[in-house]
Amino acid sequence: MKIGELARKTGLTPSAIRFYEEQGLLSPISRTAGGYREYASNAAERLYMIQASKRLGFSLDIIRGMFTESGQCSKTKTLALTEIRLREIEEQQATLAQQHSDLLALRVRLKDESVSAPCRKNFAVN
Amino acid sequence: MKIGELARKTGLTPSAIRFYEEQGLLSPISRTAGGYREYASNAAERLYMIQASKRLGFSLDIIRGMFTESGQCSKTKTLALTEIRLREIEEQQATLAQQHSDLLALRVRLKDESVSAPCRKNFAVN
DNA sequence: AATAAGTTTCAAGCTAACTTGAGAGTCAAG
DNA sequence: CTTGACTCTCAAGTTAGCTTGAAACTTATT
Repeated sequence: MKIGELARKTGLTPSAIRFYEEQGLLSPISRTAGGYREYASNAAERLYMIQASKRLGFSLDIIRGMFTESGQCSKTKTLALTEIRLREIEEQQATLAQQHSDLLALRVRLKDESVSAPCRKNFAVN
Repeated sequence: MKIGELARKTGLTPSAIRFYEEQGLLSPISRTAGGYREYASNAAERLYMIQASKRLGFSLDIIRGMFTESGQCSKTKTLALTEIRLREIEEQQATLAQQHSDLLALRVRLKDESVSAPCRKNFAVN
């Protein structure tokens, strides 16, 4: 399977696939005489897993860390990275919740007609 | 007040202040004979408001939109941008909540000793 | 003056995940 | 053997919010 077909199967572009290769996320199984990349049939599965990981918020650097040196996806490594990602999400959730409540308060102050103070004064939340 | 003093007062660096100027967020009131920026005493307040806005998740581009052409912070514009930011946060919260629950499910599958399936299979969440 | 500290402008670098473009080579079909 | 569709590599561009560095100039103090 050449890169174009793999791209069609996975919904990625050929350049994205080449980029992943450069990042150490997957390699073609060989090259044709003319230098074209040849992919094994399981390459698409690998790309699906990468796409799923991205949807979970993992960066390519982190995704690379899910594989062993032999190129297999490691349950142990993945589990550890999953824990880290869970904590990261919880931090972001806390930040967003704080911003949300501060914005609600700001909105109230801005809407308050009686307050003719300069706009910037309304930001004195923090 | 010169840039160094303003930087000390606000906790920003001189280069950040120059960058904000380039982005149209604040201007020095004048220049000295030698070309040094001179800031009005309320410049610090403007920078505090910018910093507070950033903590609320507003980008510099958006913050610029809070000011009128005359350079005053507009309640109306700010209110409108606040609404938009609130919706944006809610979207991000939904994304994070989804990722969090998918990761919890993934963790369960990875921990399940009985599943000896290849690691990638566990990602078939989506 | 001389010196040190502060300031000026301009260009380039940083991260992330690719995309775009140039110029050239390959492959399959007719 | 020619055309058209693919593919190759390599370099540079994209966004955001600055930082870093170079080379030169200003200001205040001694």
